[in-house]
Parts: sequence; C-alpha cells; structure tokens
Amino acid sequence: MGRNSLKDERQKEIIQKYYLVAKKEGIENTSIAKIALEMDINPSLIIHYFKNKEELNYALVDFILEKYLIIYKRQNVEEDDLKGYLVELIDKLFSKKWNALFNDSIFYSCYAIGFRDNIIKGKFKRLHDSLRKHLSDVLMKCKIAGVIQIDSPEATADLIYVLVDGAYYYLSLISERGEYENKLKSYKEYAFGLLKI
Amino acid sequence: MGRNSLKDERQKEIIQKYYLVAKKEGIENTSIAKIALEMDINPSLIIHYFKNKEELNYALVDFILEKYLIIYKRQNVEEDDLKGYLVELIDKLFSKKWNALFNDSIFYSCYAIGFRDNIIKGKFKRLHDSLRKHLSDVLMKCKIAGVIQIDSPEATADLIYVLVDGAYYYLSLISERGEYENKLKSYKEYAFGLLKI
DNA sequence: AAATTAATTGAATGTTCATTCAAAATTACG
DNA sequence: CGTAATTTTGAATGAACATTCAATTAATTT
Repeated sequence: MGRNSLKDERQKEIIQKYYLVAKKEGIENTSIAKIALEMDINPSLIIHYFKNKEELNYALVDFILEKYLIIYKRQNVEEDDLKGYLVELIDKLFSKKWNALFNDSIFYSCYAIGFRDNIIKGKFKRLHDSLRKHLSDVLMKCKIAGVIQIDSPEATADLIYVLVDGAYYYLSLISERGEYENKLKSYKEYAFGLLKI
Repeated sequence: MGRNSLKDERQKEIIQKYYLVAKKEGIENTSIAKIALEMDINPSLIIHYFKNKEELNYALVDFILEKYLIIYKRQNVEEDDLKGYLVELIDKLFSKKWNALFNDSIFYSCYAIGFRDNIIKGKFKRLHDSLRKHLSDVLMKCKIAGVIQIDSPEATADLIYVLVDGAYYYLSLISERGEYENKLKSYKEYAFGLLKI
C-alpha cells in the first residue's frame, strides 16, 4: 500500500544531471544546490535520495565507470571472425570518438579523489582490471586460433592498456587537430605492432 | 626607501603550504582560509599576495610542474658516458620514488582543470613537450654516437613517455606492493626494449 | 627621529553551501 | 473515502567561503 517508489529513476536523473553540470563547471564547482537548480527541484530532495554529498560522489563514480564498460558490451560478435573482432576492438580503443566520450575533466577529477579515498580507488582499479581481463581473454582466444603470435596475452593486454591510458593522457593536451590525429594514428599502429598484425 | 619586499618568499611559502594542505585534504576541499590557518596568518594576507584564488591556482600549477623538471636538471653528466646517462634517465623515469614524488591527487586534479582552462592545459602541454624534447635530444646524441639503434628519436621519446604516463596512471591504483613492483619492472624492461638496450 | 614603504592584522561583507525538519502534496490500495 | 507510503516543498540553520577595506605594525633610508 502507499505510493510507488520513484527512487531508482530519480537517483539516476540526479546523477546524470550532476554529471552534466560537473562537466561544464568542474566537479569542484558543482554543489547540490546547483544540481537542484538545474533540475528545478529542491536541494533537500537530493539529500532525500542520497543522504549526503559523499554518497552522491560514489554514485557519480559508478555512473562514469559503468559508461566505460560499453566498450566490450556493444560490439558485434561473429563466432567465426575472431580477428575481425580484435581489430574492431583495437580500432575503437584508439579512436577519437572514444576519447571524446570517456576522457574528460570529471573522469580525472574522480580518479584524483581516489588518491585519498580507497573506495573510489578500488572502483577504478576494478574497472581497469576488468578491461584488461576482457582484452586478455580475446587475445588468448586469438592466440589459440592462431590468429596472432604473442607470448603472454595477459602481459600484452596490460601493455596495450598502458598505451591507451598514456596516449589519452597526452592527447587530451593537444589542441591542434592534425597533431592529435597523427599521434593517435601512430599509437594505434604501435598497438597493432605489438600483436604483429 | 621603506621596508624590503618579502613578496617572493611569502608567495613561495604560501604555495608550498597550499600544496601540502591540498595533498592531505584534496584540492577541492582546500580554501584560502585553511591555508591561512595552517600558516598562522590572516586570510587577507594571502589575497594581498595573490589577488584571488584563480591566481593562486595558476601559481600552484607552476609549482607542481617546475618540480617535474627536476628529472633532467639534477643528473650527473659525464661527457663521455652517453649510455650511462640514458640508462640512468630511464631508470629514474620508471622508479617508485619518482612516481611517489610527482604523481598524486593534486597533479591529476590540476590536469583535470586543464580540460576547462586553456591556460592550465597549455602549462601541462608545455611541460610534457619539454620532457619529450629532452629525451629526444638524448636519444639523438646516442644514436649519432652509435650507442643505440633506433629510427626516430622523436617518435621513440614520445612513445616512452606515453608508456610512462600510462604506467603511472595504472600503477597508482595498485595497493599491493608486489604487484606494483612487478608491473613497474616489466614496463621499464619494455622501455629498454624499445631502445634495444 | 621622521618619512617612507611594505607586511600584517582584524573586522566586516554578502554569498553559497550541506544538511535538518516539519509540513504539504501526490499516489496507491482496500 | 480513508489510510498509508512516498515524493516534494519550503523555510531555517549555522558554518565556511572569497574578498574588501581601513588600521596597525615593522623595517629601511635620510
């Protein structure tokens, strides 16, 4: 009996708006009051759904990291085309769109908070390990199928992600379009070189 | 005539304290008031020396980035031992101490601000280009002297720094000592592999 | 000692903030 | 319709904030 709960939807709405506001103004300049203003609701409603700002931040980190996992959830899998799958994956990892989609101020701000908050650090660690594990599994399958010749799928996957992370770190500083594209291309070629493709 | 200016010393003291407070509490939780409290001075004195918080932040970024350049300023240079110099440099780049010294919450927080502040983004870009240029110069000298065989010193230097940046990004998430050291070691070996040393 | 310059303090400003609480509005069910 | 659950509002709290301004203190020179 009683009214139906809107908790899940509202919480998601709030976090999404939080993300948008923070993206524009920076996480350090984003307050509960500002999110509420933007949503045209009362600040106390946000507290009603999230208890306090810390909880709100944890939810934001989860939101960001979940988005990241799309990389291996939205991909065509054709049973027989292992190599095609791998190439598509690497192509996506080193794509401008990918960087624009997931690499931003909020991501690094949250990452930085991880230095002082082990819960957040753990969330990031789990994300990156999960990405590495996925690539490693793909590489292992390719190796068994004779598509690629590498020693350790695990080490290679790790190295490729080190490359991805380092690449985006530097690329995000580049404002000149040509320079950006040249670099990105050369990093990608290098990654393919690791796989001897 | 009149009293001598303490401007330079005071500014440096303030920025250093800012850095320390921010390291402990996070840059987003650090206020002028807190820095003043920690220094046992009046908040208005900080404004006297820095005009406003934005100026204070620019100075903090300069402070952090200057520290970074130590890597190629504090190194023994023996004219005839090019290879030794190179090995020492790479060793240093991939060292735990190095990571601990320069890789922290504040660094990434400031980097993140760069996404919305082109002045700060420019400062980071210049730092990283300067690091790359230095390594590239060293590699060029080594190549001419026949110490290493590589194609492009510039591209190799770039790649090594991509590796360094990506490595520290991931390593900072690792809390287990053994895992950290193994990874770091393997990344370093890989960098040496790039130089065929 | 007087004049000058800069450092430093202290009080005050108005704003924004997270959070609390009680009251009101809304929806569902019997 | 009445009860129960949940949403939503609105007002209030006290703390913290960046910044201002005028007044005071301290060092330096003539």
